[in-house]
Amino acid sequence: MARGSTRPTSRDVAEAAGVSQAAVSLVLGDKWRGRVSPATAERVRHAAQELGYRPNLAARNLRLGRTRTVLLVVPALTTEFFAGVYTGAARVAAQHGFGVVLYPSPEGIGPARDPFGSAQAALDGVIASSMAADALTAIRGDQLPLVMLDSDPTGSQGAATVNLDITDGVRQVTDHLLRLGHRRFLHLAADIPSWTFEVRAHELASRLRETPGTSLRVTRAPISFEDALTATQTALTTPGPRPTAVICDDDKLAAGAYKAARRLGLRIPDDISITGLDDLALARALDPELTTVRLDAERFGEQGMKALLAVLDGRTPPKEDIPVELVVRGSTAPPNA
Amino acid sequence: MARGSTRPTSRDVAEAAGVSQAAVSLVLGDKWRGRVSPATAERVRHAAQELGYRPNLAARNLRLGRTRTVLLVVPALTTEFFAGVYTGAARVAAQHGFGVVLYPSPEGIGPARDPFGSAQAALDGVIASSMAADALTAIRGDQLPLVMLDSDPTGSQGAATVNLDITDGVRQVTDHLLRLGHRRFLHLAADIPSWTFEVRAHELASRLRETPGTSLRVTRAPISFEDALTATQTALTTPGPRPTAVICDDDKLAAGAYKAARRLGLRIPDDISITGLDDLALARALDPELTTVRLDAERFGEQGMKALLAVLDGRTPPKEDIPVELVVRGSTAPPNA
DNA sequence: ACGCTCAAGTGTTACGTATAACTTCCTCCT
DNA sequence: AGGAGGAAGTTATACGTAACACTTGAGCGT
Repeated sequence: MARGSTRPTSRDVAEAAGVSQAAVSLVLGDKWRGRVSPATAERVRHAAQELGYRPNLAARNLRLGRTRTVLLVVPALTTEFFAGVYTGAARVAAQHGFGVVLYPSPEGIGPARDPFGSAQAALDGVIASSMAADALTAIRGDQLPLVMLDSDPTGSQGAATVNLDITDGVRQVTDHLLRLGHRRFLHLAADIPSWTFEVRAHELASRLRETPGTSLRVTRAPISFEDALTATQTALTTPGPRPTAVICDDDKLAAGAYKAARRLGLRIPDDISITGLDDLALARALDPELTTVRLDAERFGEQGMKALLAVLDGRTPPKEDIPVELVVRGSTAPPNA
Repeated sequence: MARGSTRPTSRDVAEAAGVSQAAVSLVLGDKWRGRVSPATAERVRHAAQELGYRPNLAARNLRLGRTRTVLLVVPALTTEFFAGVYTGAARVAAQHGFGVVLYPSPEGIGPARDPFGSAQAALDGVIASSMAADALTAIRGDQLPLVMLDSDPTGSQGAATVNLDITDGVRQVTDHLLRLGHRRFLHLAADIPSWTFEVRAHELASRLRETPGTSLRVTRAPISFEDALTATQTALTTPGPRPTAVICDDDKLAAGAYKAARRLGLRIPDDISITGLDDLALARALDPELTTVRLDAERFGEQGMKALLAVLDGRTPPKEDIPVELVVRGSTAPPNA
């Protein structure tokens, strides 16, 4: 090694290849056609290979004024859902020469604080999921292009939004249970201030209001087995006719509802039907397997990244909700007389 | 994007405050004591606030030759385990002014490819989990300080390693089942080439070899419910005396084993005991709750980051395995006659 | 033989920051 | 009175890269 300890720079490569630094930049930047002879280009590439040259990203980013890196802000990674979102986003990003940096919001779903202190990388844009207004304004303060996932399209202050068609998912679940004959429902709602959960509550309530002879109880719990268990147990033992179906805001809550039902001696689905939302792997680990709504997390991430790329290009991002699919399994059946 | 007004630089702040750019750098870098008057410092801070100044990370990184950012390479984020590792690592990092960037290896546990193309951020170091040799050498080729998680301490080519005391965990599980009276075991092993799983197989086998009158069957499956189910079903219906206990390499596999047992009409734990390893939330969602080994993911991440900080400081990283804890729940009981 | 074009490069600069080295003014000690 | 020394700054520079503007020489048509 000529330089010894420090990392080789493009100048070192230039010296080794007997050309100027500018030539190295042209060749390695793949903009050399018609500017450098093929033989010289090959010599440069060989020298770079030989020295183990890797461009200094900090210098490149400074020179270009962009990083080709975007931030994906997600709630705490306690389920595989956001892993799928990342996978989809990263795939699309890679096709366009972008990288994706993950920032799991420390406080779970809800307000996120200072994603930039934590991810020191300079960023070209942000994809943010289920975040509250304060984090949104913190990000907007930086003038960064922003795409919001599963957020109120009318309340995002002009930021592009990409949403799953949760409304349709709730409709499908509700219709499925109504068709089976259920009339008395319990909604086990996630106790988290986020638009995506408000949509669930709103759609379910209005759907049942339209259907005569139905009743709806609502209970709230943070997304954890224990909290879901106690909330469900309390709600099911409240005086009055017991609900025959529990509609849960997500699969994890549904797992808690399973335990509550078992503790009360209720059989699933004979005595009580339970539905989830997400279609996590967990849904098939439960016994009986959970009827739920499949969300295409990867496609969600893909659309989010595509929308951000559109914003970065000055184009108008496509605006269409991502379809979801009801998956009927063993946890739902007609109510027994 | 119409980036009409460019972001303010330290020079803009200097102009607004009526000082030189150097003074701004001193004040905002908190190195102004004895170099700038308190009144001027306040004026600079106010101007920065007013303009919404944020330092250009690319420029700072170039100037300083370091980024205070490290990469955490994890397998696909399909369980909350590595979320905990990240949380622990990020907490320690933040205390030292570092940020952590997450890189979920696209191919799951096993060889990872080119973490640097994806995370364009320039990096000061890497914490890598359960990776194969080729990715390791790719990283080492960049001469980056490296800490390996749960990897062979003797085979990491001098990289620091931080490990969970998996050997002790397996020993505790085995002893627990032996004490209950079990003698015929099935090991449901993860079909993934990783040191952490080799350790499990080795310790279990040698432990039982030491104990007369015991027998061990081994079956392998990728970490998914379906694969675990079919593998377990096959193994339990093989001719010969049926095992009375299934020791699984992790909780997810255990969930598959539950389904296999149920499909064969076996009751848990009366007809067959099952154990896991991880203590995921899933363990308490299963019915009956799973006896498993609790791994302290956050502490794991903390130790990993501490080790990396030690390497970056030129110190020798502490070398101690992180203790694990057997959690006995309802899935294990004495074998019935 | 002349100017023209084109291939194949090179010289130079700027991106925004942190800091070493320098300057200027003022106070205080002897 | 005459520096010594400190407070309060400023000036200048380098980090490594990409790209614009320029140079040089050869080929070529007329």
